[in-house]
Amino acid sequence: MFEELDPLLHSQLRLAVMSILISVDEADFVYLKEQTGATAGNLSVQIEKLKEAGYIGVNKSFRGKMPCTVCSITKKGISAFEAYTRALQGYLGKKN
Amino acid sequence: MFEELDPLLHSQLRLAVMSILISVDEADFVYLKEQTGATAGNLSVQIEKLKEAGYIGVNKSFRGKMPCTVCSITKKGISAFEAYTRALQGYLGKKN
DNA sequence: AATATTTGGTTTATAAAATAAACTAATTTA
DNA sequence: TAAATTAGTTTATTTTATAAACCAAATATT
Repeated sequence: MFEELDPLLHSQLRLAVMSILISVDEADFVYLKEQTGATAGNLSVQIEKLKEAGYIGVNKSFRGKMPCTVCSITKKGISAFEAYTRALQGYLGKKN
Repeated sequence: MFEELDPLLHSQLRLAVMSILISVDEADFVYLKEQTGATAGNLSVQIEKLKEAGYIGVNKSFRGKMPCTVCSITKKGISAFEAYTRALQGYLGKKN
């Protein structure tokens, strides 16, 4: 009845990041930080976890001379996100 | 854009408990344990937290001679649950 | 009748998470 | 040239979730 909620996605910040990345081709670190309101340290850690899970790809390069981290969601990430939202319905849809 | 998700509800087990209690007049400990698949210890702790937050009422009595803990959602709990589900939409509904 | 098991929990300990604080290294700006 | 900003990472701290250990009463077993 209550499906297991993927703990990697059941986290406010990681979910916000995935939510952005699913609607956009790619997004850089600064943009993600602005949109989520997270601190850089927290964001850095959570991006790393999503990357480790294979849910996002991370490309670190330089824009001019400043470092630039660009993230994009993977197929695996899309599936996971969709599964998560489906599973969540089981927790929210009781009332009707 | 990304509303804060009430940390008391953004927890798999507590959310499951609230999900049950919002659809039912009351539920006892054993029923909640069966439905959620939680261990007694975990459930006990999370019920206590929901009670402390004023999201549920907890009535401890005896059925015959065995202890019996009955839980029911409060108005505050209903509001919080509804606010939480609304906030979550902001995280899920991006794709379209 | 004594012992083991089950029921309905609570308390305590542990492992995992989220988060912020401190730091780095390069770059502007004053 | 010193101070502040940018774009991060690493490390430390606080919270959390969760399970393990425990307790008291009831029921079943030998």
